[in-house]
Amino acid sequence: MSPDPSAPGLTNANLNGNGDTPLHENVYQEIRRSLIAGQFQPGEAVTLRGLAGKLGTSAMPVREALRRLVAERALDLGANRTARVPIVTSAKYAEICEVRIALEGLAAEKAALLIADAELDRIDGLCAEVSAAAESHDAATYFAKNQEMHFSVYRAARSPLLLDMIEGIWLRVGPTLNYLFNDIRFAGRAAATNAPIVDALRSRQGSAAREAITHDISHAMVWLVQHLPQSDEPAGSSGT
Amino acid sequence: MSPDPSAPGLTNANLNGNGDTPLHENVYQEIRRSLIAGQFQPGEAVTLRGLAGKLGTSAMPVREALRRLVAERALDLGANRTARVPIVTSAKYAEICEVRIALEGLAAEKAALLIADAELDRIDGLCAEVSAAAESHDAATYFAKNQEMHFSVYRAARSPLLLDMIEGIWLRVGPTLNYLFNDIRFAGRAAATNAPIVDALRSRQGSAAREAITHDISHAMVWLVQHLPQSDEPAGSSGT
DNA sequence: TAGCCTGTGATGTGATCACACACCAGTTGC
DNA sequence: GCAACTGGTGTGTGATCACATCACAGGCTA
Repeated sequence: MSPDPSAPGLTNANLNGNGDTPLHENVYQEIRRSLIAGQFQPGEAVTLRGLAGKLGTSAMPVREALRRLVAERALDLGANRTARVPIVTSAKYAEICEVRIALEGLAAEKAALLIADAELDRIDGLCAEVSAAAESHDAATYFAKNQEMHFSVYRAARSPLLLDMIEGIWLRVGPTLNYLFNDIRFAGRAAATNAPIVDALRSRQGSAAREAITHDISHAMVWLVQHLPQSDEPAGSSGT
Repeated sequence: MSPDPSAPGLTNANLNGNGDTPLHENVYQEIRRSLIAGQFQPGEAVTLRGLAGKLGTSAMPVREALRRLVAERALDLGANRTARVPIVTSAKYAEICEVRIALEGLAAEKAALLIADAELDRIDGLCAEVSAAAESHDAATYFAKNQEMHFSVYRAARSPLLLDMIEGIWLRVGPTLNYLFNDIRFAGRAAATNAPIVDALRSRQGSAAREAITHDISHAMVWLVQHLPQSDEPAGSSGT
């Protein structure tokens, strides 16, 4: 059932004891990484002492990391104040896509006017990697490279605030989407929508870039909402 | 120098000991309220033990509240990891307004299609209160009522995510703007841009509502950027 | 056998303590 | 007189403990 048993799963191995960065910062990064990597099941409870035990720290750094993740809506706070991995329903994802189109469309439009040729070349290379991963049905690489490609575009918009907000959105949907990609058969046909984005950027047409991003998001959405739950009850309610 | 000495200033009076809500939640709300009310000077350091002393609690709930506020970017984390009230420069505010136009424009457009008559009437009343506050140069009331009016519109968009993100943006600029309003002479001529918003909503024209919001934000911006600092050095660098 | 009741474990919460580091002023040395 | 050192103070950080609450299992009683 675990999506990818070979993935490194939340141990203190990644908590390199750099003396300069606080422990709770490393704990935060580690949980966030595991979250995006889809190593938590949506709806799963994330407990203080449970994580502290796995990470080999006391509860204190975990408390601060969880508080931060809850504030960023990367985790939900249940009724009994236990943090849970949020369940993104199809309705919520449609709502998210509306906001994504507004923010990422703006970023793409700005990027088209500000992007440098070196950045365009790098994005071209990433597009090729995304396509290759899709061909070979490598879900993890596809997800990672597709994200990297998109954020290379958004970084070119030269707006830290905008980038920050887009990251916040991706962090919310990341756990569910990546878990989904690891769980179901990967279709691997979504890479075709990336080419128009690069074309629009290269020709410095802002409105075309916005439309290409809009189409990319919408196209992925209609496929994804079919595989997302309709209600936010924890999965597996039918059995056991 | 303090913007409004008569305002209630961060004591444990507002920390009502409701047994059901955790203390750190009340602490968070109290700090956030003080922040939006402009009771902290932009650039001011916000220390753990300092707040704990004022609030009459231990450092622990304050730690969690500050961590949450930092995660929401309502506070900045300095180099020595001391939380500071962020300084919104004119450049940053222009960047923020771009995002605000994208998000609040979308919200207004959705609201125009979904808003109920009762909500429109309520917004009409709030508009009148905003105008009255502007006439009487009551900066605090103007700020509060104007915010309430805008969020009544955004709530009508029926999108919790969108509302959440807009709140996040207002929380970032709130401290600086409200402090500014308390500090400088209040112009009181910004209320005229509210009427077109209501007109567009009442006639259910989404694109007109978006344009009205865009104009409202842009109009306020050109006036505000003149009074915002250009660099993010702490104020008072000229003398004592 | 059904219903209640209690014990137990796990959970979040808050306080307190010890520690390392940064900053600042006062002092001492040149 | 000026610079470097040195002490104290304040800062965030992390661990540990005590406590209230909740869920659930197990047994007891009617």
